[in-house]
Amino acid sequence: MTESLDSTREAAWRAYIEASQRLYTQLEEDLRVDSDLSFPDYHVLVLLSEAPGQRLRMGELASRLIFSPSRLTYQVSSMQRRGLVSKEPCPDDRRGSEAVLTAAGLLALREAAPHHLASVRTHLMDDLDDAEVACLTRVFDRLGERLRASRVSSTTPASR
Amino acid sequence: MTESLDSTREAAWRAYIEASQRLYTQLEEDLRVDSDLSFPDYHVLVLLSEAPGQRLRMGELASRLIFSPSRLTYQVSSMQRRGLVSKEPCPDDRRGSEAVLTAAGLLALREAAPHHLASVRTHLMDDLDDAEVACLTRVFDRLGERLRASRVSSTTPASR
DNA sequence: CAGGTTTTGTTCAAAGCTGCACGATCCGGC
DNA sequence: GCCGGATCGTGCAGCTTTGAACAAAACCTG
Repeated sequence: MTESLDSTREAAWRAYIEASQRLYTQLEEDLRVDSDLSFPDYHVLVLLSEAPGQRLRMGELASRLIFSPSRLTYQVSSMQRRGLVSKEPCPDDRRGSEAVLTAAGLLALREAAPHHLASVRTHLMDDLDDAEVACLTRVFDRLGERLRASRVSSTTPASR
Repeated sequence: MTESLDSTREAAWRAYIEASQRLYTQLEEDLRVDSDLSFPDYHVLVLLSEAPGQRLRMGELASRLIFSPSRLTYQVSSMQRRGLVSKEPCPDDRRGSEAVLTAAGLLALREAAPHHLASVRTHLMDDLDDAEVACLTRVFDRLGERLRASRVSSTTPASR
């Protein structure tokens, strides 16, 4: 039976899936310990802080976060309750609304970022040499690009 | 401000976090489409199928899955309802119980595995050359090992 | 510009998950 | 043996996530 995946690739797959799970868990725990933010919270803050006007349309934000629309609605309302973001109607499309970073949100991000980045360094990056970093970048850039493309084309029934 | 993470490492981190998120989403969707199993379901089946007697103590299973105890309880009951596993009291420790793979569970795994592995291949592995596979294995093996160690030592207050 | 179609975001119910408190058992010293 | 503390798994309340259904606005086409 062609069960795919030769043994070296299977080993790679297993190592990857376990370690990435653990890494995610660890980073989220670190984040929560020293910032009262969840990983999604943090990610939203980063994206908004980098956006022009520190605001993004819900849809745009959702697709960058890889969140379902309903999940984003929930996420943003939750952050809104805590004062990290606010929501404003979109001027040029009355259906839409945009999430806007508040001063408190920016502050929370500024406080959290150093700890979070340190956490990424100590758990992951410090242990990698430059060649490994380059390899990861190459591999995951390609992967991301490919997955982004395949999802779009499956949503858009233009291909058939 | 020493915000850690030089720019090449930051790029690596961003590529990694986005692509791994997308990959996970895609694999889970594929799995659900052609097997009616979630990723956790599948993982449980794999671990049980490889265990001696196709059974594992709840705690052992939880730690391999990186699940909280209560999550595992929930997960296993759900799979039990669907007939994929059963639960038996542990012979030599009356507190414990073990999850046991059922015939239906094994069958479900046998049916799902080829599709899932194909999915892993097409989305990830087929695009990697041998050097990249070797690099991933090395990196994530080390990472997993390190994280496994750090979690144990933080649980065990022996270090201080 | 009327009609149908698409896009945008929300809502709701059901399922999943977390953290904590708990009952049961086991283990170590006395 | 017996008490105190550790370990094992479950139960529960509350939060998060999903998927489908939906209302509102925009778009498109004749």
